[in-house]
Amino acid sequence: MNKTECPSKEQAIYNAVITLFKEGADLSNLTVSQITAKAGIGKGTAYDYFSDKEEMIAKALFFNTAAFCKEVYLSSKEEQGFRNRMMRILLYMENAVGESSCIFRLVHILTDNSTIGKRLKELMESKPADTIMVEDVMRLTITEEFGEQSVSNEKMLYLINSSISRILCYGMSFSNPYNLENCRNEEMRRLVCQSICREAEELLAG
Amino acid sequence: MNKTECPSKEQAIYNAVITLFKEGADLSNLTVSQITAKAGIGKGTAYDYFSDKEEMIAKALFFNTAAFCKEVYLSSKEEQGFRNRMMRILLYMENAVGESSCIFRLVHILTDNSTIGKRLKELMESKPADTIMVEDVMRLTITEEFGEQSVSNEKMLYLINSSISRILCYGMSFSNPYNLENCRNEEMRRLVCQSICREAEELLAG
Amino acid sequence: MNKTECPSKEQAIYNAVITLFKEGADLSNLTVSQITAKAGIGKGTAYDYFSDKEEMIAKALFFNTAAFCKEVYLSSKEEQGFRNRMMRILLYMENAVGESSCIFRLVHILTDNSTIGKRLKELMESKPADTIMVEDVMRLTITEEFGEQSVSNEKMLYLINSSISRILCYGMSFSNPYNLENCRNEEMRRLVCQSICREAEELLAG
Amino acid sequence: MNKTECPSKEQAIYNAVITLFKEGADLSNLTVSQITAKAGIGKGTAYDYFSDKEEMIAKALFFNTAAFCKEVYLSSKEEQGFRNRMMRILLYMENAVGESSCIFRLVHILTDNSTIGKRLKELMESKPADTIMVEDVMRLTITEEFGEQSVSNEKMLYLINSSISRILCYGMSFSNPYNLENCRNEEMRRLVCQSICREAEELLAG
DNA sequence: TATGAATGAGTTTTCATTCAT
DNA sequence: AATGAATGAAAACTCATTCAT
Repeated sequence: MNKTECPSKEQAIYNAVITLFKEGADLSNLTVSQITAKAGIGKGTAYDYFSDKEEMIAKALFFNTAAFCKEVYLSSKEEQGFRNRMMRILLYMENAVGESSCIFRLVHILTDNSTIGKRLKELMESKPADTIMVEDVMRLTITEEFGEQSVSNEKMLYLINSSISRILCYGMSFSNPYNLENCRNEEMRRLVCQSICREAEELLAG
Repeated sequence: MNKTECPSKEQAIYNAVITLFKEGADLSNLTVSQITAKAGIGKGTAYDYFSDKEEMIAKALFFNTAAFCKEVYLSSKEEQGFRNRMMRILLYMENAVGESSCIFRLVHILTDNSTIGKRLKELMESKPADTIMVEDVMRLTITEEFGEQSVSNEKMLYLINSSISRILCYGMSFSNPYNLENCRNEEMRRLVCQSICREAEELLAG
Repeated sequence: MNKTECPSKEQAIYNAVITLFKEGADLSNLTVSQITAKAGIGKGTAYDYFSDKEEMIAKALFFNTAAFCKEVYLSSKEEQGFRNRMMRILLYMENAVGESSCIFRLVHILTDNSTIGKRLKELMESKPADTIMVEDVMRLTITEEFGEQSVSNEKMLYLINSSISRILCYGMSFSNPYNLENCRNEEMRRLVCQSICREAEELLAG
Repeated sequence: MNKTECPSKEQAIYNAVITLFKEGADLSNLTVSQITAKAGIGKGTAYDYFSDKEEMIAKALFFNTAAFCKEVYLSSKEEQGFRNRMMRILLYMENAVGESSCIFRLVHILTDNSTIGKRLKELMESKPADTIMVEDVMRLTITEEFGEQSVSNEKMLYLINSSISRILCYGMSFSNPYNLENCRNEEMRRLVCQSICREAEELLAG
């Protein structure tokens, strides 16, 4: 009876894309052969479930990110207070970046003019209300902790983007040609957390 | 004055790549035909100057970014004091993001496992000492204004990455599927500037 | 009354092919999916009754044409005299051509070197004696009206082909790139009828 | 200096298609690999000259037919009088049918709803004024021999189509499942010629 | 018996790269 | 030195056919 939560072939494609990505593949040069081989299904089968290669990759990123974000959000609710919840979120996201998470990649693809990016935008624009994406995690946490009326739309969006930008900042450090080997991750993480939390408290509680 | 190190054919390729990018092309799907057509040279000629397509694109991004960064750096020196210089830098970079600057794209490509990204990393690792890249702008500005010994390596790197993350934050707002239409850019910009400058002053002057 | 020789599934396939053809499909690019979807049966079921796709299409054309020819022949017998019977036949065939009849298509496929054409030839060569095809309609009508010995084999074949060529002639006018808009169908039809009947009477009655 | 009349690669493709057809290939199932292999050029080269496979085949048929028709027309001018010219034309066309000429095939493809057919129609609709196709041979011969005002548009079109239908009639006899082995071609040819010439004379000179 | 999900061989098409001119 | 015609390897995608259910 576990077929209901694992529609088999679609999920196999998603898993294959995510696995290939984590193995270091360049998503914009992935081939259908690679994907279906990794998924363990025939090439033609993929086309029974997706209209083209871009849809396979875009949906894989979308659903993988959505699943991760839901997990992060639910986890954050176990904590009390905004600062603690934010800490939990940041730690979760940092770990994800560390393992080449799709969240990081998704943001990139959304901005690179690629076909995959266009497909992703379509998916995000038509996503169901109960799907939680990166921005929703921040938005929900903020409104749950500070109340819905406590902040202007502009400040809210600034906070959301500012928080997400810290994740990118951290992720960048792995590919930065200026080596960061002397920079302990803990110190970096402490500074990022400190900065984002204070900013949120000032803008929202003040 | 031996500009022969950078003859016109190479430069034509660089300009073509940058132009195509600003016209909305997906850099990872650019073709050699597109590049040489835009550059106004023969396809074969490109191979007299570059070993392959990836080198054309990687070098175009590298030199375009280096030129822009030098300009930003020199411009920032016209200002007095860290805060004023940083303001000048941020304004410059924000403008660049607004025009789909390669700086923004370069950061993405460095993290997408692509062949172009690998080439870019090689270029950055072996770059001449007098080439100023994104990080160098921040590093030089900080050391010139606060003195070389005034800050730990960790804090320095944190500041560099943190500053660059603000650029990404601003850029993200253009492609964010959650509409930012109600969020005025000025307000966003003010918050970004305020945040980065205060952070720098606290860490370095304090 | 054992209609089991032609069970409903086979007939469904035949009807599907004919319907698709009348809807404007290119018979040599029809897919099994299209056929079985239109027939309302499963794809695998089709292979319980036919050995391959070509057989489905060839048999559909064959039986459809045979049914039509039988109808035409029986109808012509209601008339008295060769000229009247021929008129009836021509009118019938012209109508059929107007609705994209398979008779027209059948002639094409027989001459295009396609696999479907090869199958059709096999079917026609081994057809049961009581199956009436295009040529039989003419042959029977001629012998019934003029008597069996009244005409040489060559003249008979000439008349058969000549008659059929009028149908093609009329059909061609629909797809002729040289516009026929000024040419009224009635005038064309009158000329065709006149010509074929006089020719037959001259050769056979004379 | 003979490069001007043989633009090499395009012509090689045309020749390959025609050769394959004469060798018995089904034009609607021809592959690009077959065509380029027969043409002795690389597969990619074909796409430098044609936008897709259908264009290759449609243009091959079009230009082959145009060349043949020009030849037929010029040859017919060597004869004196309508009947003699028509005889020459019929003989030419019959020979062409005998060698599986594209003329025969072209008429078929124009009526089979295929993509190749659609392309052919486009080519014929936009053909240059000096290109002589099948219909033009008949039209020119008739007007040159009888004068332009001597016949209504309807009668002209009837004559053109009627004549062409005889060619099809003759061609059909090769694939007719009712064997024509007892029917001498000469007798058939005589009857066809007789019929078409008398019809033309009656309608035009009368 | 009937099905349609799964397959992979076979097709079209693209494009980085070469090389004769 | 410069070119762009030619190439063919590699990719996306299709669809006839099979077979487990």
